[in-house]
Amino acid sequence: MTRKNSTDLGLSERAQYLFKCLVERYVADGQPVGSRTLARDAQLDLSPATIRNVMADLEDLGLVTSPHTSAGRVPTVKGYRFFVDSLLTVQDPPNEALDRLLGHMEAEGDVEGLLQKTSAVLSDLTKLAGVVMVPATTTRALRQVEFLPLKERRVLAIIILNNSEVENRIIYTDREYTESELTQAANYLNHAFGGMDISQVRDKLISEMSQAKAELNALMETVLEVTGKAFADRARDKDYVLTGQTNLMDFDELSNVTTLRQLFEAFNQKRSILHLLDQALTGRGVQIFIGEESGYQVLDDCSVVTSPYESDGRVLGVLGVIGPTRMAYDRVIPVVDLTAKMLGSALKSLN
Amino acid sequence: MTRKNSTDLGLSERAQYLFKCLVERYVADGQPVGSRTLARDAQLDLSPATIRNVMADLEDLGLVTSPHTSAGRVPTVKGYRFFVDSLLTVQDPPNEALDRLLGHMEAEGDVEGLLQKTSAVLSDLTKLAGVVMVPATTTRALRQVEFLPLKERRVLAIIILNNSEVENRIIYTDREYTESELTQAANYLNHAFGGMDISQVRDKLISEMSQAKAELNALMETVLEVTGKAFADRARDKDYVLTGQTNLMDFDELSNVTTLRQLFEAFNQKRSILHLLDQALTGRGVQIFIGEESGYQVLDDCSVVTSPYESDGRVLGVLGVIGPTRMAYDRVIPVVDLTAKMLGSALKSLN
DNA sequence: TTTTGCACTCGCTTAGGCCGAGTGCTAGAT
DNA sequence: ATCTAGCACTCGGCCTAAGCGAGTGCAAAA
Repeated sequence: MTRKNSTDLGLSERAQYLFKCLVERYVADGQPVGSRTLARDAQLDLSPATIRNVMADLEDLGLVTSPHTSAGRVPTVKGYRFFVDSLLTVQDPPNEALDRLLGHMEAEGDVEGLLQKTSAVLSDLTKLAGVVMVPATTTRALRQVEFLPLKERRVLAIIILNNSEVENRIIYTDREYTESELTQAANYLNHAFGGMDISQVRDKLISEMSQAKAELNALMETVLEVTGKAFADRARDKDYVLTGQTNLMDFDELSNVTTLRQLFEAFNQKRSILHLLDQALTGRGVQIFIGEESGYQVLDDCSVVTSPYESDGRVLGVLGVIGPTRMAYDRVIPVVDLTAKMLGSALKSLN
Repeated sequence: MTRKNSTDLGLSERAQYLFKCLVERYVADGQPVGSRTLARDAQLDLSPATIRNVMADLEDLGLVTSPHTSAGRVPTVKGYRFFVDSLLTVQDPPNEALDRLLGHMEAEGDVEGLLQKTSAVLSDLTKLAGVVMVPATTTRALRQVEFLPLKERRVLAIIILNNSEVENRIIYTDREYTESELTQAANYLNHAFGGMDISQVRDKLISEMSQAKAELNALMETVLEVTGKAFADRARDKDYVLTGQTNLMDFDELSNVTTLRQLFEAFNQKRSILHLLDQALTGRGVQIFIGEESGYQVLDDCSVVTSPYESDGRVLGVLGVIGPTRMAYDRVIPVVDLTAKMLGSALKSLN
């Protein structure tokens, strides 16, 4: 019998196939897989003893371990890595299901709702936790500004960006402004800066200021102060929508209450998760962080499958799912992939 | 020795006192309380046997039960009810802590942030889950309307209410409107209805329509269609802010994963919780739902302590905490009470 | 009315025993 | 050179029994 070496690890075809069977079996029912079971599963007409030899090799390579002396084998992180990198055959989900979803998603009228829906779709389809990072609106063209005086030296600034994004900010000013002062300020801004990217507005405003220092009047002062504050690039704090956390409670590997608690607290804190998503933002296509690979201890028993989503060739954000390392990668990966594409196109049609 | 009967249940002073000790003890360490323990705790120089007799009486009255034959006693729901209604001596929390909190809360600039903070304060102080229902803005005076045309027959309506509340709605229209059409419509609305309560706007608009049917022109058509949709009283869906859910994971009585999961799913669904909060909305002052009293099965092992909050004598919403029935009511109640008052005053100062 | 004493109940823990699944190794078969 | 069969061994899970400890209820004494 000829032994074909393939890929990096000097593993025979047969060993690879057996390993693949092992992972699939383990993913399916969460029990360590023994030699007899695997012999039956693989349909290769080999005796358990032979399988045992192969499994010993796999163990030497660090792809599997046994939790204790006389249990079956379980894939290690390295094993999962090898599995998803080289062995995986993804199965596309049924088409009708997808169409139905796309329909749902396109029915959403605003971005907020769309993200919510997308996240729900992810967790629904995978029975894991779905996460969608809010799109980083890279272009932020100023469309219109409106100022409204409130009580006690506060001003409500309404800033309309791009097509339909609205931001409201309350500004605390140094003195009381009249309604007409504010209207003038808004008019001036709309004329001078309408259509310009928001990041440029501030710079331009300041340079304009110093240039025309002589004609500096109360109005300009207003404009500068008010808009300076309104446009303060308050680092557009990233955020995400997370759904289906409760799905994670069903997995025994996470059922330990303290593990679970830490995980949920990480979700609330958002910090770590956002960092992780940020990393995924730079890559292309579906990315997978298995167990410790994520670098965050709370996610040690979890895997994260992500994909950036884009519209008009511009990457807007990342979405994905979070679940236990033992997840059905072959089903999850295409779901994440396609959802990202669908979100991209849904976003495009929203603008 | 004279036996003073007090309140409804014919219970001697001593029995009441012992019961109170029992509840406090049980709340403190979650173990069924036995006669010996209680004898030591109560400092009454009574032998455990005497205590046992009293406990037997308490059991007959349905205030306590033993989880099994030879365990100590545990308060029943009825027992907790009696405890909070008749026996409870609430302890005001330390003043400096409160002041610090009020400071924090007043630092919040917008309503959204304030609610978030308030909820955080609640869960922080009680180590339970804090919940704050968003204020029902009862008066909704129309201050200003703005229409912006978007692509594909959509119009962005920006509606400013009261002082600083802004609502954005995307409206799907039957035909394309020009910018000037929309501006005119907005101008008309602002003049005709500015300052009016939003609920009246629609009615007035329709009656105005039929009255002046003759002069019906394109503009009015626009106004009616657009505003009709924008003001559609889409039952202002109530909502709440919930924090510190993870605190609930620490309690053994909820540590059962499926119980926990159901609870968290109820939190996500929001429906049941909102119903419950609605009930609390009508009452005055702190209200307590113990165990099954709430009427929602997921909350069977939980108690909910709520208080409506108000500003200028008008009830705006409810806040409270959710925790296991075994909670330190004496500490929790004043916290909820005071937080409600603080939120009320903070909201007032925000307008 | 309170206390003492006593028998009894029951949950929890520990230890032992057995079963089953699985392993590694060696010797024999192909 | 491979594969298989056989065998001794390991170890977790489950069941059972025993003992302990906390607590009870009751009856009789103080």
